[in-house]
Amino acid sequence: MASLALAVADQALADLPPTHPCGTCPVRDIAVCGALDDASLRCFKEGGPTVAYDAGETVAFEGDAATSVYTLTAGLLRLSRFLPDGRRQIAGFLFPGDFLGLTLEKEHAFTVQAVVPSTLCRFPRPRFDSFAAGQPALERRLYALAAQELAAAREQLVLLGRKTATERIASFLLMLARRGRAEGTAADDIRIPVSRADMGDYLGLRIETVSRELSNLKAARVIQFTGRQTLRLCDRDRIEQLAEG
Amino acid sequence: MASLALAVADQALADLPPTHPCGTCPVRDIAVCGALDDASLRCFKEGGPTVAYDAGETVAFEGDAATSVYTLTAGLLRLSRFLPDGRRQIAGFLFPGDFLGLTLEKEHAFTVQAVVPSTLCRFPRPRFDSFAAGQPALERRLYALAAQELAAAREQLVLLGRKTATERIASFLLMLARRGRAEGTAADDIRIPVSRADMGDYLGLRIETVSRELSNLKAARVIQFTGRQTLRLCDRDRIEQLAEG
DNA sequence: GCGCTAATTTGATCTGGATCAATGAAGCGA
DNA sequence: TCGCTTCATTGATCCAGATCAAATTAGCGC
Repeated sequence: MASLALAVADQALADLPPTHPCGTCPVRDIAVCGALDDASLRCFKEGGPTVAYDAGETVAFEGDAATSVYTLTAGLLRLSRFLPDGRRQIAGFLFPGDFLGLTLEKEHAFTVQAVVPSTLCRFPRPRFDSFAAGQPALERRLYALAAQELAAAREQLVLLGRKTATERIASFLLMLARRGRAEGTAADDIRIPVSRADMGDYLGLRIETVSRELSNLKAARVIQFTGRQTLRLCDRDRIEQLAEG
Repeated sequence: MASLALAVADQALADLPPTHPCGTCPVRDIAVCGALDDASLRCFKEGGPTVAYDAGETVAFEGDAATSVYTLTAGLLRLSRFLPDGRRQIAGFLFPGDFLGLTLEKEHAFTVQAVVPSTLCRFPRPRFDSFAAGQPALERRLYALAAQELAAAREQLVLLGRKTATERIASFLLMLARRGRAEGTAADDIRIPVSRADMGDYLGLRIETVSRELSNLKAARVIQFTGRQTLRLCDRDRIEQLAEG
């Protein structure tokens, strides 16, 4: 399906006049917009401005009215929830091409923040909804995305509910490896795009535990650091074994 | 939105001939099928048999080909994942009216089992998909369901990743109270429809911890048991406070 | 390169919930 | 009604991961 969408999108991209706002969009082929043909896209995009956030800035607070939806065109976002005493759980990360707004609720259920400098393509929600209502392909794509996110969230439930610290770290590294591979990085070279604190709050662990577990994997020669945020999986089999207990 | 759907469905229900297989469906108004009018529904339902499972029986195993989708018409299902050493995480429960098959993947990601005797309305997936492709209202409903399930799963991520045992139990009781209220039970009377073991595997706790926490709440006069599976919330404010830390 | 600040790692200790082990209470078929 | 089995509760102990407390190491502006 991905390759089909890609082919269609490439075609559309080629047809766009250079002044079309989506003509140079880096995620044109993988975002929801990929479901639209040239003419529809032009109509869709009209009036949808691009917005930018620095690392750490907040795109939306939990409880804010969800007046817009977005496609992330560059950078990295995190969805987090804070408990009254400061505990934080990160429910997920959004990568370029991901869609922000897979909900029908009126308010944001999570705080959305930029992990690194990020740019988003914004659409006012009412406009988006009425436009989508006339575009079955877009609606289907939204459903597909929601189903995919649901599957990912349920995987994470297993991790948070039943896996040990070692298993969580191993699972996370494999997830990154999978994502990296999809983007064409060398198979076992991984970039951890977030801080240890974010990693901990995503995996339900404290920062010290994350650090210790990574050190353990290094000592066991299962991974090898090539930088603070980059590492190599030396023993893929072992990691896969560790991830499932 | 719910009340609108209800009104539409009631109308459709009244119009159905008594022999229509959906004419007496107890969840006609709340299930995905509610998105369809009488004629579409007749076409949709044709050939979709009803299947029944006893308590404990498995509807589908993790890894099985997902050849059908279902609407749960009566009973209660659980979605669970098993780790190699027997640890289990329950990712969610399905109540009557819920849809089983919110995924585009070829295989079931979770094992689906009946918690109590249950009946489901089955549709072969290829047939369902091609039918849905011509029914925008149905597709929209599927998206709405997926978005709703996604929100619920993310709430559960917060619970599993960052809440204490007490907070998990309190949150769970409130969830049941909310569901009960939606179904018209007295506001603070709750029925826990699952065993302590299921409760534990849903909340990421051991069965002993579940039992102890319930005993603590009872000792603190926050809840009051009216049966092994039924209880009353004596102090709603306190419980809400406990649920969030 | 220097000095500052923030991020990470490592060490020591503590504790919430797991585990191990009975005991008590329901349901249920004969 | 009696066993028998399953489920739930309660008690004693243990341990994985949290917490508290320094060291190290990176960045980064000047």
